[in-house]
Amino acid sequence: MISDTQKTQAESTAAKIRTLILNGTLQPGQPLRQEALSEQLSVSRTPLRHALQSLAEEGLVETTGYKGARVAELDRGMIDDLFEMRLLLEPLALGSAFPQITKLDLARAEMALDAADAEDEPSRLSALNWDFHHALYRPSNRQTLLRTIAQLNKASALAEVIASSIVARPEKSAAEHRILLQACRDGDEAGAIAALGEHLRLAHRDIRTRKD
Amino acid sequence: MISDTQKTQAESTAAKIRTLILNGTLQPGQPLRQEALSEQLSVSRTPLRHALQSLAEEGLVETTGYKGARVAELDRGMIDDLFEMRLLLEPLALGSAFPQITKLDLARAEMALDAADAEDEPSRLSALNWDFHHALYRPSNRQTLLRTIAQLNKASALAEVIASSIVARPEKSAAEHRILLQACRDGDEAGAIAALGEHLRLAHRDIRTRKD
DNA sequence: GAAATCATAATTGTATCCAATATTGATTTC
DNA sequence: GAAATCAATATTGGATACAATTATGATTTC
Repeated sequence: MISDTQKTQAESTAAKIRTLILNGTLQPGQPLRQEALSEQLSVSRTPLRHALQSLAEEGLVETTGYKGARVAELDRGMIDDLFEMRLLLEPLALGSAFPQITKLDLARAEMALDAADAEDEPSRLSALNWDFHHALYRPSNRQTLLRTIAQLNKASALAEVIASSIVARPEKSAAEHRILLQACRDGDEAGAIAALGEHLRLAHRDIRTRKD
Repeated sequence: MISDTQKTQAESTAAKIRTLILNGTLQPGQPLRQEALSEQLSVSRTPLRHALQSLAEEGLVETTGYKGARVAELDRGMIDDLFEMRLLLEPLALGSAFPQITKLDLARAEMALDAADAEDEPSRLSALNWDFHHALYRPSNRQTLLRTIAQLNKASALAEVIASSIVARPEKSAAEHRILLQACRDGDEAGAIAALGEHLRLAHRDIRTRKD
């Protein structure tokens, strides 16, 4: 095998469970019984447990010793925290990346946006959303910063999915993304950072509104 | 049992390994063979694997599928990222907490400082260091923010431990902590936040200098 | 009838065994 | 002699069996 990180069953089942959560098949607060899930996903309990641990440290699942795991319930405070942190960290990443963004990066970002326009499965939309942001941050080459930002994005993915059920929210999000992308194309760093901040603030506001 | 989170072997072995890493028994880059470690810590490989996964998502261990885990090597970029993030997030936490900090919180913080003065085992010093910071941030009641800050602190713990071998660094750190604590006592929010920022900047500079 | 107690079942965590992958070292081939 | 090939070993990931813990429900006690 050539790849330097062989994909393991634990990882792929984590991905599957993430999809089930984001698509609403597994609802917030719902208990995740290991035997039932392992049967449903046709894996043993061993990789399943590793998957649950991953999701727990991702924030999508809450687990307590000997009592089991359940889908995380996101409250107002969690959403506020996630978006306030993203609002501090993501502009930093974009700024660091900006001088090194290539046409290829921009192409990748645009590809994600185009795909997102045609997609409506929540989990895939969520992945494409991250692809877009990631394409713009990655040229910063700041791995540790990106790791934290990735975590925050995964954790807020559930909130964003719920938000996407808000009327016209996906369209607004797409428009904000296009503005950000155009600013990057124009070499307008300040404009890009401002657009990113605006995008995060608007998303936060809509999600917060929805949850009262 | 009354406690709502029964401690599991995976967690306690994770703590043990963390100590071994922070105390330098396990050096950065060193491979962590499961069988050897499980034998040394007298647990089976099952909880050991969970512990390694935890440490990996904490950032103290790097793991690659089927190839095994090794103690993380921290490069310059990682340290810069960790401290820049902390410099953005921790003042936010302190500011949110400030109006709600009680005398009890201050007492807890001081207790950690006093204990740290008499301690010289790296892993315990690291824990006390976190206790101090955590005591001041916790009244914010912003769990998600605190979780991320905790992660960043755990990840930079290794760097700080190495830094503590710098001559006079622990004394400087203690002094900076005292200034911060005093500002909190005086109800001087701006001063406290400034002191915290200064503390993080100085720690970052010393660590960076040490690593060239 | 409500609370406490205890046995039973359901569920998670751990140990052990097996399979899949990677690493090593000898052998071959040019 | 160096690179490629392949067998043998070491090491990790996964499946199953067992132990520890928690949840459930009947029984008792007041």
